[in-house]
Amino acid sequence: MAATSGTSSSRPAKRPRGAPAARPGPRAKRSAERRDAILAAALDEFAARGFAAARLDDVARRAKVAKGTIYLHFADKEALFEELIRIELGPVVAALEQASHAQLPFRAIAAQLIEVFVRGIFETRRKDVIRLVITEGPRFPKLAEFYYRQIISPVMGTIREVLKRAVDRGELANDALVRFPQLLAAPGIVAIVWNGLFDRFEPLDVRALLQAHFEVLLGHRSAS
Amino acid sequence: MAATSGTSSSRPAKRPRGAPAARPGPRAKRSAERRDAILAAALDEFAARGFAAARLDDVARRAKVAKGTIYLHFADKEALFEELIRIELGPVVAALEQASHAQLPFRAIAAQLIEVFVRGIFETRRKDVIRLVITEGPRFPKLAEFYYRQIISPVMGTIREVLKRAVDRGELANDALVRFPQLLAAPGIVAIVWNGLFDRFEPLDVRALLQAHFEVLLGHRSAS
Amino acid sequence: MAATSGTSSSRPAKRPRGAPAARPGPRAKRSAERRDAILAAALDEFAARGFAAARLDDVARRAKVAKGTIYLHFADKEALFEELIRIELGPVVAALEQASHAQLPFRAIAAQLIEVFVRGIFETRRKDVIRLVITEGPRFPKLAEFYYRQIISPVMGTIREVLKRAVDRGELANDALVRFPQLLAAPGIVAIVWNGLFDRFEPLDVRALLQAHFEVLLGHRSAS
Amino acid sequence: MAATSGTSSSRPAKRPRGAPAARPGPRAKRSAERRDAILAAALDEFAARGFAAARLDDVARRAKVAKGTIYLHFADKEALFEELIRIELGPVVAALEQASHAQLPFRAIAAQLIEVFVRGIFETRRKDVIRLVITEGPRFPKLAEFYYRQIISPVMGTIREVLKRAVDRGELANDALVRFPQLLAAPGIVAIVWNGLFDRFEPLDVRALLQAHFEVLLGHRSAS
DNA sequence: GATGAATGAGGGTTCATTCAT
DNA sequence: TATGAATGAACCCTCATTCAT
Repeated sequence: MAATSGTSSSRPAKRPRGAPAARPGPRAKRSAERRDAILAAALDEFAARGFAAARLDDVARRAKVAKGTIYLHFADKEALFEELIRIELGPVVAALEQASHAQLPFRAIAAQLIEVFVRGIFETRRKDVIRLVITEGPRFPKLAEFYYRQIISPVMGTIREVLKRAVDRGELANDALVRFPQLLAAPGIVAIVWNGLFDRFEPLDVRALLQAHFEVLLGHRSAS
Repeated sequence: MAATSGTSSSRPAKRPRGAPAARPGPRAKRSAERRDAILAAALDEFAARGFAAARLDDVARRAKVAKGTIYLHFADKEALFEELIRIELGPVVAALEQASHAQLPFRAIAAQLIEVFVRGIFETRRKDVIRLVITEGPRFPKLAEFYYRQIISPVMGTIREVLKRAVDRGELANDALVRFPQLLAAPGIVAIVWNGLFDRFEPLDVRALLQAHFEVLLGHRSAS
Repeated sequence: MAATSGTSSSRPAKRPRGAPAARPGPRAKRSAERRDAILAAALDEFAARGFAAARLDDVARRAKVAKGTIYLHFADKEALFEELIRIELGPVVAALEQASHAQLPFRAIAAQLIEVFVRGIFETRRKDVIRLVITEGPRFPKLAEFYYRQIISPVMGTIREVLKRAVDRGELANDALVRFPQLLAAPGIVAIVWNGLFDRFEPLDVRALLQAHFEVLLGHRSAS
Repeated sequence: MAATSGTSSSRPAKRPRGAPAARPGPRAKRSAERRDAILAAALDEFAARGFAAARLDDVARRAKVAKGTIYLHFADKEALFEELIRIELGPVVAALEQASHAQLPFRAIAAQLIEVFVRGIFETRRKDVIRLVITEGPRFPKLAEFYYRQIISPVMGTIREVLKRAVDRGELANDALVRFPQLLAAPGIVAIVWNGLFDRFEPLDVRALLQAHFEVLLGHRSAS
């Protein structure tokens, strides 16, 4: 649940007196736990109601912390929100890159991507984080920028490499995906959007969706 | 912009005396214009700030109308929002269905779908409406339901038919799309999402994206 | 319902052109009917919700008149309210005075007073008018003054006379009532108040209450 | 002014940890003081303008408290109003009952009742509270019910006993009062109503009024 | 550090009043 | 005259943020 430190940045810089950053005393540990609890609670509330409608009161209650405590860790509601996204999304990149780097046939990479997405994102609260980026991003330019530079851009670069290799090897007939790596990710995005809107009417089997997607990409012909 | 009547429903029923609806007097016409101005202004504000953060004060100002006037036409902020979606999205279905019904080779249908999407949605405020559905839908179950039943479900039905025919004719090698018509629409969704988040960093050529998409679907092999 | 003319005063003085006040043409008649309908509707609404919470919209709807029409007859909400009280209460005085003037034994007068109160007030909307004076009077000095001068004061004068005669004749043992005629009326007031507050818990038989009251005043001793 | 705790009920339950209620720390004390200030201010405003027309803004200003503070103590305007009545009226019952229980001759009880009413109600803000019940009660069924069950009903019971004893002892010639204890209280009600409406035109000597009332009840004959 | 009572600006909604038709 | 759509001031209530303890 919510990394303890990470790219932290909004905490009004501290470091008591002497002590060269020693490992956290019990005091600092409690504090970090609180911070994490707040982040976790915030994710729940933001995911459930959206940024504007979420109440810090509820976040505090859910985190079992006083309302004022939130302000000891985050400058304001907006900072809390942005920090939340930052922290939760760091690991995703790593995972995706790893899945892509392997020198495997594209089929195998596809299988790995599916796993990473389904297990590492869709069945996780990271799904909610991504939904929040989609949902609130337009109103948070800084957030969108962070997301683009830290995640979208590098991931797209990596994927492009992978796709290029696949095209070169003849595993992919068309270089459309190299020009538009978004096409590779599109079903994942759609799955998250669908999940938030229509799952009660018509549940979506994400894994099957992604598998179908790769079948198309790989030009499989279906058993007739 | 904004249909004048349409599926209208939230206006407190009128029409007291006899007279079989007559054509709108100048009074009713002004009223309808105001209503439309409010809807247009509301779309702008909701799109710019999101439902929760949008202020009816701003909507009124933008529509050049007093704040109270909004309440002559809509029960409350939420009704205004839902009505907005309803009215703006009605015509989309018609257009999409028409594009799909034609008994044309899949390539031609694809070309038409691209046109309808690019010209009829993406270069229109309907793009914003759809983004609003994506963004606010999770918090508006009624809205999501309306959207699913009135748009998603019928459109998916139609598309499925089209795809089935294409598979039968051998234009599509794989029936994955028949099972998951979402795959056909995914790039459109992604384009709208991307547009709202990352266009300032890396603009996306929607038409090209969709063309690339259909190339992949049709199994084209790129000139090497 | 609601006297047609009476002490009218708030109507922005009119009288078309020539015509020496002739008897009302059909035009003026319609107008007067509307005015009365408004007054009747206003009484209902004011009685049900109180002055502040009553909505002129509802008054108009109940009177089957447009909202603007109210302003053709009354300067504003307050004027409507005050006029209402004035008009409805005029006749009461007359009735009470008549009942008191008769040169009858006090017992008989008492019987008449009971009848006038029960039939002429309590079983009438005049009960609501009086309740309105009690409830809204403190916030309407002008109204209280009118009520005091036009009703309370003269009625108390008359009653005092009656009581004095009764004392002189030995029908009443004590002159307390002459000093405080309020004591004579108190049960009537209490009946109206009780009726508005507690009738659903414990209904009050007004006639019996008033009879009991006069028994006490007349010094009857109850059958043991 | 305004009891500090009492039947309090609208404050969102508190007291998280252990500690058996301890006596209020300075924090809780300030809070309770604020609450009382709000109640006192609210009484003033409600009494002056009526429930509907009173503005919480003014209540806050008068209580020297921020507007939001009101909502820390009361759920909404209505709750504030009802709580106000509840708290102010609790003690009245006790006083009245005590005055009635004593095994004294009716004359003496009457004298006590006069004192309790004049000193304990009429010269107090409780007079305003009772006027508010009379004034707003019809629009607040819950309030009227509370008032009936907690005050009217028990007080009437007690009084009935007292009166019955007086009749049995031959102090009262007529049992009318036993059947209608309202007759005993009527002049008190009338005094409050009169006070709110007509005191500027004709002040009323309450004590004298009540004394006259009891003279009549006791069948005194006035010195001729 | 932690708390949570207090603050007060802000925004949705109502409704008396106006006025063009 | 009558209408009722339009106006906009007013007011209740919420909630992010502060700060004394």
